Order: sequence, then C-alpha cells, then structure tokens
Amino acid sequence: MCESPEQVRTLFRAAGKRLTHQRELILDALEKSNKHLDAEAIHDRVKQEDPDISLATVYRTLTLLKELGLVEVHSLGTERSRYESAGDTPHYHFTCMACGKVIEFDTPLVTQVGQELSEREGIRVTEAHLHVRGYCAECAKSGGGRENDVA
Amino acid sequence: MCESPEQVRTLFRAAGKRLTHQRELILDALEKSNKHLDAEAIHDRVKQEDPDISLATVYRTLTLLKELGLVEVHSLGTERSRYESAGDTPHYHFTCMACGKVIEFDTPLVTQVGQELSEREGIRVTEAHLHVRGYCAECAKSGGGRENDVA
DNA sequence: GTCCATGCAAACTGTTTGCACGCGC
DNA sequence: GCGCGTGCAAACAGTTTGCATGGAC
Repeated sequence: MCESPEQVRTLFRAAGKRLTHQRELILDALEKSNKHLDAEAIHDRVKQEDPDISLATVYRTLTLLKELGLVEVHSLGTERSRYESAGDTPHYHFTCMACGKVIEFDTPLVTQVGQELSEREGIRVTEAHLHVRGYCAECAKSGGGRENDVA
Repeated sequence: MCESPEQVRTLFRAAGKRLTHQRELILDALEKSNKHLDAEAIHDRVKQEDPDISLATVYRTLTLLKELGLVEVHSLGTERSRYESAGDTPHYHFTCMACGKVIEFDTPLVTQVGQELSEREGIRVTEAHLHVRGYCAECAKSGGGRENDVA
C-alpha cells in the first residue's frame, strides 16, 4: 500500500466523504491481507472487529474506495468480484485451471500494448487487465494440459 | 466461423447431443453477427425466428456450445457475459468507459507474454484475455479521460 | 445541527434448476 | 419408444437500494 492514514484522510475529505470506523476497518482488512478478497471475505474479516458491519456497507465502501482509486477490482471470469488494495506495482494474474492457484506477475509488455493502442487508435488507456489461464508447472506435469498455445 | 454444418453435427453426435431446431438457431445467430452478444440479445434474435424459445434454453445451449468449443465467452467486468462464435483469429478488447464502444484488436505481444510466462514459471498457457479500458479517440477529446497511463 | 453513512430487509439482475411434456434419434 | 431437450416458473447468488436511525464533522 502506498497511502498513509493521513493521505487517506485527505483523500476522503477532498471527496467530501467521511472516514468512519467501518471504512477504516475495511481499508485495514484490504491492506493487511493484500490478497484478492471478495466482498464476503472482507465482510467476514471486519465482522471479527465489529460484528455489526453489514455486507451492504462493505459493498458501498468498496465502491467508494474504487472511485477514490484505493482499491482495484478484478472480475475474473464468472466468479464473484475480488478486491485488493491499489498502489502496488501493477500486476496481472495467471489462474491454474487444474488446481486453482493464482500466480501474479508483471510484464512491461502490457504497457507496450497500451502504447501500441494509443498510437494506432488514438485511445487513452486507463486500465488494462490481463488474465491468463492454463496449467501451472506441477499440474502441467501431471498431464492436466492440452497442447494449444496462447489463444 | 470455421465449422461447417456437418462438422457441427458430428461434434454434437460425438458428444451424444442432439442438434435441435433451437440449437441451430442459436448457433446461426452467433455466426451471423459475430459481435459479442449477451444472452438476452441472442434470445431476442432467435425469438424472431421462433418466439417460443426460452431464455433458459439460450443459456443451456450457450453452456453446451462453450463445452464443445464452438463459442467463446467474455466476462468483461461486472457486465453480463458476452458470447461470440469461436474459431476466428484471437483478439482482445478495448472498452470505452465513456461511450461503451468496444474495439477489437490483435497483438502479438500477448502471445509473447504467454511465452515469457512459460519460460519463467513453467506454465502451460491455454487462454489469455486482455481487456483494456479507457477512452476512445472521440471521448478522450471531449475531456472524458484522466492522465494516468496503463495501470 | 447538518448531512452523510449505516443497518436492515427487500428489490434487482443475470443465471441456473426442477419438473412435466415433447421431440430427435 | 427411450431419453435428452424444452418451456415455464421458481430458485439462486451476488450486488444494489429505500428508508429511518445514528454518527462524523
């Protein structure tokens, strides 16, 4: 995470938003485990601190944090949306279709694609999500995969 | 599309599936407009031929076609899933966040990412989805965008 | 004191499923 | 004729929203 508590507070004030107990807890939960949590998982965690927090508040807060640029949302496939605190270096996701493992990686190539697009189409790129699926090293060995390549 | 009607029939038989009127209509609709249709749009189209086809059948058929490898599914963001007939050259999507326009593009860079990953992690890549968002040329001009780059 | 934020429950959306009938093979 | 496929409606999951109360500023 790259935002100090004061920065967060400033961000909130600038947006005319209040930094409530609930919102702090949700931010905390996201920062502590910077895994990819879904709304329910976040709800479970913050409920341990304050059992009265409702799932609706979690959703509303996540929407707000997304608008403030403090969290990123990944909607990988049909699964529920997953949230993680923003500000880390950009990264992309590989999901193993056999064991479900998620590997994060970074690559400058995605940035290149953005630049390529900007030049070719006059587009202004703000987000790029790359989601790669396949079989991880272990699962590929045990015969999980087929022989086609990047599709 | 790359499958002739006979190939399709063979595929169905091999899977022990029947090629019903409804399924043909749905395949047709997908092949004719190889845009990215959502289930409801497909339903609307096939209803023009047979008003009795139910949305449930559309969903069931799409699931089947996905299993047979005849259609591809794109779950871009929170929006509803979109389907298109498979077999065309791989391509990726840019969505304009202002006007909703979808631009398709292809780039060898994604394949490179796959190769990079294979080498680095021993992964076998079978799918790669790249979803770029931002503002298209027109919307960027009219001040829709902010100044951050590929994230 | 003013509003924004919250909790609750109900609404909503996209998708799936149980059931009895109908049709492809 | 056997069994998969269908239409219908109800169920479902994740997410959003209306409303009255409560809390940040």
